[in-house]
Amino acid sequence: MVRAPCCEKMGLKKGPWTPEEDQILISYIQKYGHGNWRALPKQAGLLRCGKSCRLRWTNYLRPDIKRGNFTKEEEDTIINLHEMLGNRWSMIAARLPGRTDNEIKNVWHTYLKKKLKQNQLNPDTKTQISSEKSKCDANTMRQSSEPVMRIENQGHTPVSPQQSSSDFSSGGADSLNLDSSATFPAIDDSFWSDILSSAETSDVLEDFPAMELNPELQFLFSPVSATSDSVCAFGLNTNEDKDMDFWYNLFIKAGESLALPDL
DNA sequence: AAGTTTCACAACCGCCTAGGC
DNA sequence: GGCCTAGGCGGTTGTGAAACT
Repeated sequence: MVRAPCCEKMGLKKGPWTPEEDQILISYIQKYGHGNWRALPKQAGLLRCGKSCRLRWTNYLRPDIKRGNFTKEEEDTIINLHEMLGNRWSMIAARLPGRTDNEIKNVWHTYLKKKLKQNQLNPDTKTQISSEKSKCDANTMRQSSEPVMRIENQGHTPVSPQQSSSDFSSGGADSLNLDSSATFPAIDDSFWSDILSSAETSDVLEDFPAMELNPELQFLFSPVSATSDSVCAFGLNTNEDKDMDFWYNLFIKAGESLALPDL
């Protein structure tokens, strides 16, 4: 890929935005929208690159951005989601209306990480996090209005012929919401044996003739929820397309016979 | 009061992916 | 299928403010 010349070489400005520049950008977007970020600065009369304009707008100027300190609830939500999702700031931000991924990333690195560390060193102060964490427990999720079941593709690669990749990547945890009354089976030996025996009677193996039905591969398909004993969230620990396709289809087939919640 | 260190956060950088051609 | 671009993402840096010595 050919990298675009940097801003400085193009005679474009870098560094902090001035109030005047902000005003120009806001006015332009309010009037014309932001269909093409690359063309925007030229049309708006800004000596900035499109990327800089986009970041300034999405991280700072957007009207729906919530300014000010994070509430206790927001902090706890970030901690819980980070435990489940890792450094996927955009996915975390998607569940915190008005907060940007950049803001969440900053607050994590400057404050929450330390807070969490302190709590781990001092168990007496851990109660709040533990109690918040329990909100993500499988049993709670079963009754929650926002169940968190999802199939997560850590390799950001399409995993299913039936379902487009955008269903996984763009919506994140929100993309596969289920009926809140859905129930989830426990992940234990019988769960895996049921999955595998179900696969033997399905056509999944015909679609993936090169794939061995090896129970040891179940590590590729593991729970990433706050608790590890229930199928309320999955992570697929592989970047191999064939692995992901295989396990996705296997799960779908098994889901049919095991009456798992619809995906 | 002055110098130094730490903190917070805006902004940038480089990589990746989707989509158009 | 390959090339290219735009946009998105996470990691990192730069800088001003606050705290500390």
